[in-house]
Amino acid sequence: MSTDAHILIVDDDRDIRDLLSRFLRKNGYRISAAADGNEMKHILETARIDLIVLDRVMPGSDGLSLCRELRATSRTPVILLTLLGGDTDRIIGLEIGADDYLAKPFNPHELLARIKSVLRRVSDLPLQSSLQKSPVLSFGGWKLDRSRRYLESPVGVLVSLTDGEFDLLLAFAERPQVILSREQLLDLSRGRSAAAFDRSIDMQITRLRRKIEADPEQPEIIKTVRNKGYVFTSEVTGAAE
Amino acid sequence: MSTDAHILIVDDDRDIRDLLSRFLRKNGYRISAAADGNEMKHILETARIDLIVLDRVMPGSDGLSLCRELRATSRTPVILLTLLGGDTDRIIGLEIGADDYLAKPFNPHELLARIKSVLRRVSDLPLQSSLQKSPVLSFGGWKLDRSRRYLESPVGVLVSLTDGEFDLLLAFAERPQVILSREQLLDLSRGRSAAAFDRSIDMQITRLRRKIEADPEQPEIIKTVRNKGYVFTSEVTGAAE
DNA sequence: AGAATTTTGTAACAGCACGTAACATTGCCC
DNA sequence: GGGCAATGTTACGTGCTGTTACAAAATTCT
Repeated sequence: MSTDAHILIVDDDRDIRDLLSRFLRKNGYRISAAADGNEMKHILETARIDLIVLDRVMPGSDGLSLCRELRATSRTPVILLTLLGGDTDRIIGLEIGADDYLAKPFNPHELLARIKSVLRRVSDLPLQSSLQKSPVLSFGGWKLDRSRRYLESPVGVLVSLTDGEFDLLLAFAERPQVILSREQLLDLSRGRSAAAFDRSIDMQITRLRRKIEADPEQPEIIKTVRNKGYVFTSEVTGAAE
Repeated sequence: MSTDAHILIVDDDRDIRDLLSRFLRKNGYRISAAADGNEMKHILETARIDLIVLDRVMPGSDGLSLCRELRATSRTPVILLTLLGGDTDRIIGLEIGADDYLAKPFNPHELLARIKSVLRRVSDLPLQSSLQKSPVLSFGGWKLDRSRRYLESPVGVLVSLTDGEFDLLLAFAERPQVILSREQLLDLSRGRSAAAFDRSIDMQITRLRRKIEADPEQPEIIKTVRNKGYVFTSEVTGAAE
């Protein structure tokens, strides 16, 4: 799990450091904190850090420059915290190479979500390697053509999938037997992270099941795993034919 | 890299000119500066400028008119600096044809981000180098003659394209398999940047598809990528025959 | 077991992106 | 100036996606 990752918080404000440290520790992360660029560098030299949460404004060294420096030397992911929520800042942040960006004041849960998302993006999800390059994936008679982006049913009829349905199905078919959370699916199929009460994946699953399951009420291919997400249970081969 | 681009700063305030010059030089750009419209024109005639940072208010010649003039003669991108941050200004700025817009006072880093963004939009577009000089581009039987500006169909009929259609098709054919946003296409084919609710590219695509797609409702050559833009999906060769 | 709570399925609706017809505008030629 | 061709704008239809609300199912609590 991504829990167990080591996060470094860099902020000159002691209260924020403490608050975030406690909050993130409670959520299963190992935490270090630094008050400025020097401390940060010191910690980076002595510990293996998986992600850095960096305040943009700090007396002495500015978060942006630190971030730029970091980017030059390592590829440890960075989430930048900044005061104003202007678009401009976002642009700058991402320009500089931050992996994500959060405007203060923010909800700690939001930070948590971003952290998860960034770590997930970085560490990447298992992908059955034999399926990596084959242009056509087959499962239970179905054929999913990656390059042409269509799905052929067992009896040879082309089933029209919307882009979103196709992307979701592909995310599954590339990772058979792996339980994928809604968050992971959102990330894989839409490239975004979940908002609160986000049910979009549920809906997309429903729609997909209507097209590929013999009985959408008793799904055989994409099964629900309560409290976890969904699994693609068919065996998948990269066979061309 | 876009670093190494040559930027012209036009502002009547010496301090600002110097500040920006130093700052941008430090970030790897070649800089020229002008105090008014005349100096600007002089420099434009003697050097190859990649981007202009233009102050809106200047004694003598107003930045807006200068910008409008510029647009009439060249497609060098312009970032406009203005005092008030009103929406109105933004709209005016972009209508006039500025590529971006920044309200004073601004953070130099912000300007840097905009500059990078504009330059990227304009020049960083991948262009399949082998196609760069060949006078005739071939794809799926079609032949696009760059120098004579005509298109020949697979059966050898000349298809008459308007200038705009030709420019758009060329922008695509030089970058096969690359997803191009409407903004990029506008820039590549018309040399201007998008206004709000700009659908002109959509229309031009529709018109182009009518001329080159077998079935304009099921386009095979120029495909739509939802939320992103369009892609030219045919393979392109620079071969003459 | 039955009640309360959580989680999932899904209908209904809202919003946006895209295609495109029809109209407006622009620039050009006679 | 009037007519024309090219291009841009507006308006509307369509399809896809996400949100909300509620029903159904699974789980936990008593």
